Amino acid sequence: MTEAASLYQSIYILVRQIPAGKVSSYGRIAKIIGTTARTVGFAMAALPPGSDVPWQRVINSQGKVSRRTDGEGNILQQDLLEQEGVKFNNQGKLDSNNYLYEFTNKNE
DNA sequence: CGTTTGACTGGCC
DNA sequence: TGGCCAGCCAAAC
Repeated sequence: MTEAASLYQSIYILVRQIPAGKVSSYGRIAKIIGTTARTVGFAMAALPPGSDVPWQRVINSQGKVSRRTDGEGNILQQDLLEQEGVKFNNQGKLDSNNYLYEFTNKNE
């Protein structure tokens, strides 16, 4: 395993810590790991389908679902979040900032 | 090894 | 409020 892969693993581990009904932003995760939001987005893009990583709970700082190069995956993402209890308003943004999940370092 | 691109972000107008 | 630009890092060419 290369060091870059380890970085990706760190991202995936954090994303897995997000409970259902909660979401987080790329920048937030990136800051914790020590990288940038672009890298987090890249890690999500490199995420294989069927993985145990709830990538749908990761959105941008605008509180909206990011648009993917793939196509309509963004619509599926919003749908999955709504099934978990995350509500969106007419603008496609989070209905409330209460959905944001704060990563608490219990094992410091 | 230099360039381009991308599921981002913040500042500026 | 919203569009545009620059900065950031990693992968693909």
